Amino acid sequence: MKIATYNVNGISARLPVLLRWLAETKPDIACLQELKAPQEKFPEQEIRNAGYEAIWHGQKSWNGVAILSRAGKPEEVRRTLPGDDEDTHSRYIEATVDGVVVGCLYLPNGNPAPGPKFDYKLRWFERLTHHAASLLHSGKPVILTGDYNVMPTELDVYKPENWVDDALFRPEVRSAFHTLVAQGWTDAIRKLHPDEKIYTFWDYFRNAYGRNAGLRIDHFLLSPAVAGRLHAAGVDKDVRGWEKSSDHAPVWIELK
DNA sequence: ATGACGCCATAGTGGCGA
Repeated sequence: MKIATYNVNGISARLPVLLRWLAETKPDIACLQELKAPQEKFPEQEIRNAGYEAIWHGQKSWNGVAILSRAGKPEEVRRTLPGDDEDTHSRYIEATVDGVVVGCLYLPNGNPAPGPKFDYKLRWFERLTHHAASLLHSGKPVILTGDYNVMPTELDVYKPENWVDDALFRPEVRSAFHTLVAQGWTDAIRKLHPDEKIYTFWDYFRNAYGRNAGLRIDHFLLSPAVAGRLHAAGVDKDVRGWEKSSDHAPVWIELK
């Protein structure tokens, strides 16, 4: 079973690239972030024609997450992260697919830091960590994947010294990620590729992709029941070089 | 510091997000 995550940065603008990527790589499950479209503007028919059933949580202008599946419609568990009824951002959706619980998330960017947006990021991280603990406690096979907006270590940044004060790399955020993983999750990419420079995002600015000035911020966290089935993991880096690409590349894992 | 995108408002550019 192949599961992928892709921050599309606008599903309307990205639809041709998204459909081509789905056709070429055929993930069984695809988690999407940054739809940047209201609920009714999700291209359900085009996705269906591509062979996928989907659930999604849209929002006008910003955020928005979706789970696509080729093996029957994802069975929705929740479409908000618990812990704050006032939170209006569409940043989390969770479903059961093929016996696996899949949480698709778009963690806040948090810039500028410090400030209210950074505070929101840290609060969101705490809520995620709390929810993740209950998922682990369930003993079910769980995959938490998406855009975490965190580079976990210096290996995950093309030039770490430039990023130490950024909301994606500040000590509080790296610490929050570490605390989450330490609950018992497996960072799939790092499990299989512990020493490689692997990036999932390249800025649109200054030819970042051409210079490989990238960041690893899209992650797969696997519960113990899934981690034992991990067979392969990688990044569809070439997709980032396509015309009208997102600033992220798709990331994927294969389970036995 | 700059900048590239996609989004929206009320438009024919500018602001925001990241």
